[in-house]
Amino acid sequence: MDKKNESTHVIDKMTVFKDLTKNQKKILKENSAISSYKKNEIIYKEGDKPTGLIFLAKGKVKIFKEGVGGREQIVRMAKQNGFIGFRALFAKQNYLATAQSIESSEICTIEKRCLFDILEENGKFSLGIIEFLASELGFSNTRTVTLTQKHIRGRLAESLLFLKDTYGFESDGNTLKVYLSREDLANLSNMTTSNAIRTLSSFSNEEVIALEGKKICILDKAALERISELG
Amino acid sequence: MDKKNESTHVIDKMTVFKDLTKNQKKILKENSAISSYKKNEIIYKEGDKPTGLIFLAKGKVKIFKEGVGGREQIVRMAKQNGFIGFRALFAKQNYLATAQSIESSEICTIEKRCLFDILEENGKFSLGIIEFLASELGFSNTRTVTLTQKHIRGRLAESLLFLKDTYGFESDGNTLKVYLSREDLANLSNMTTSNAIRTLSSFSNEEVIALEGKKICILDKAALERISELG
DNA sequence: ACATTTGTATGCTTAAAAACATATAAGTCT
DNA sequence: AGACTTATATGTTTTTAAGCATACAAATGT
Repeated sequence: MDKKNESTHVIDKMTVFKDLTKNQKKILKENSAISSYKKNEIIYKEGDKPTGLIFLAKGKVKIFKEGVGGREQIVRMAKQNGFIGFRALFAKQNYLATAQSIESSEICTIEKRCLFDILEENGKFSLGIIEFLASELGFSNTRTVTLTQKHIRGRLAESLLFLKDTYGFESDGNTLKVYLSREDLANLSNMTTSNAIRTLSSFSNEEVIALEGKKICILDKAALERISELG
Repeated sequence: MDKKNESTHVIDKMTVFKDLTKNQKKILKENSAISSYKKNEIIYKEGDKPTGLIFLAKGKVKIFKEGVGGREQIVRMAKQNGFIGFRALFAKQNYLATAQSIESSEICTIEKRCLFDILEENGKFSLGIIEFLASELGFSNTRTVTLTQKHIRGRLAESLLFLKDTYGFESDGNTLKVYLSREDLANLSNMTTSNAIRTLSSFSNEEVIALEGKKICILDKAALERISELG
């Protein structure tokens, strides 16, 4: 029930909420709660029941599923001002994946019941959610194909480009603004940690990227795109 | 603009449309067109622009994406009374996949504009679509993990169980009510045709299934589930 | 009815990636 | 600071599945 200065509330800044009336926004704000997570904390777990729509006010979060033998597959990466946990909520199911912060994060949870009430009464808002879900589904289908069909180099190159598109660069213009462990990078790209490390090294030797600890600089974007395309 | 006897129209029989008013249903019916496809005909292609929501009144359809080197990956299988082409329509994008009938089929296309109008004015209907899309997204995410992590036998076993869940059995109680080529079965399960044939033979030797041309009988469902689970 | 194409089946070879084994570097914790 | 854990790096072996070749059966066209 956090009710800070209204004009700076996160709900006022988001384009998804643009079709809401003043009153509807007010209701959402009154029924939302803010909480903080340190790096590597679990926000929700596979099997949990959603309590509301979670809005990532600050930080970065990975969403992953446990697969064969506990092997993780990252299915989504959330960034500041993005949603997490919406799928289970809208499908009226329990979570099918786990959300974990990869850096210190702040989330805002909008209470379920009042969100659904507003969805039902505001058609434009619902249509926005429909469009968003359909886009996510397209992304997921495309990803299924690339993760199953591309070879290791192609998958890793694609992941690096994906991270660039999602989080962008630091102010130097070529360092990825996200710091993943080699293991997370592997879990994103459907490969073992060894192969992620090895393939990163290759890219580094080929001067397509530069490595410095967890920092990854993209030196030759065109080359990465070529590698991603060719399987 | 097909307008047959209203009480038997497909829109009256579908549960997704249950929250529509009489008048809304009437509008949809007046703005829908029916067409027929023979086996193996393309209904829409990757890149095409959606003209409406397509409803499969009769038949079976596969939806696939072209991957690396033209290799197909089937991302969905539609059955009688299911929708196809909804994703691109709702995302306001062009199709990301191709839909092709696998037996003679009849489709009913609901004109785009009037569907969106009704979605905007009927909140309950929109919520139904939201729930449907979110479920599909869960299915897609789960499938990504199994297709990338399970081994060939596990993937094929899962596909056979999926086909059983989707299309059910013939009246004998164990013959799958869908007849796919070995190639389609491979494209559904992310493997080469050779490996699909080989693995089907193994299952047949192990008396988990029985084969007779394109007919597949599931003899030991528990065994298939075990194979699907163990990777 | 015949030729031609397409689909199914199986064996063999090769390539890709996982699994395993260490080694070293970097963090974390008293 | 030193012990201990975790992350990164790289070499070697083994497994898995793709690729290729060939044979045969079934469907299709003329």
